[in-house]
Amino acid sequence: MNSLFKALNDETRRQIIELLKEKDMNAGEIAERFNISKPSISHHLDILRQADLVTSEKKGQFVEYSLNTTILEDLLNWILTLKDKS
Amino acid sequence: MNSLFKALNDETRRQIIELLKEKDMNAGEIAERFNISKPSISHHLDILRQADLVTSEKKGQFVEYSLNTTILEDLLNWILTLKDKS
DNA sequence: TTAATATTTAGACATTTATCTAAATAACTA
DNA sequence: TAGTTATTTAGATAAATGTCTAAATATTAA
Repeated sequence: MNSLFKALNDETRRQIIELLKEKDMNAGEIAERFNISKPSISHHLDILRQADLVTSEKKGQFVEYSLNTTILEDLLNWILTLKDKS
Repeated sequence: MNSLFKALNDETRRQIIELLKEKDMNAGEIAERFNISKPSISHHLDILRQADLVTSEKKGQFVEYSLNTTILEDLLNWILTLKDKS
């Protein structure tokens, strides 16, 4: 859970997640949406990948990123048990 | 959401939340459970309070902390919309 | 093969964060 | 009132983080 919370604890990374919610995008397309250098975006994508929140696939010159929501299941359950005040 | 994600992005604070899930506790009782100084725990509690994840009430000499799960509703919904791939 | 494009890696730097000790504040108790 | 206990505030420090530029790597195209 540690890498997941870490990944979510950044506004830029959350926005990347929202973008990928709509459609898969390559690194350059993602970077275009932000006033942040490409290396920085690449670093954010790496942190999202470490948390398994995104997957990446090389397609020729490009690297396409996709959102992986299955990992959010754990978080969802954690929150639900808190709300249960079990 | 920023202060919420920030508050959750720390193992000690998540453990404090789990403790408070069971029952309300004062600052000293919480601090006893960790190998961390009282000022540090006080600081963690402050961050949790800023995120509105806990509330505090002075009871005589003591300050009692309670978990506030209503704030998790937003997080829950955010996660659910991601999973919807809307 | 050479040049252009896409992405990541490396290294530097400023800011934030988690921690500590010492001191301050507040509230009981003798 | 003085002393004790509970908690927070202040200030310091080491480590982590987000950002940048420059360079490296990989792929496509001429």
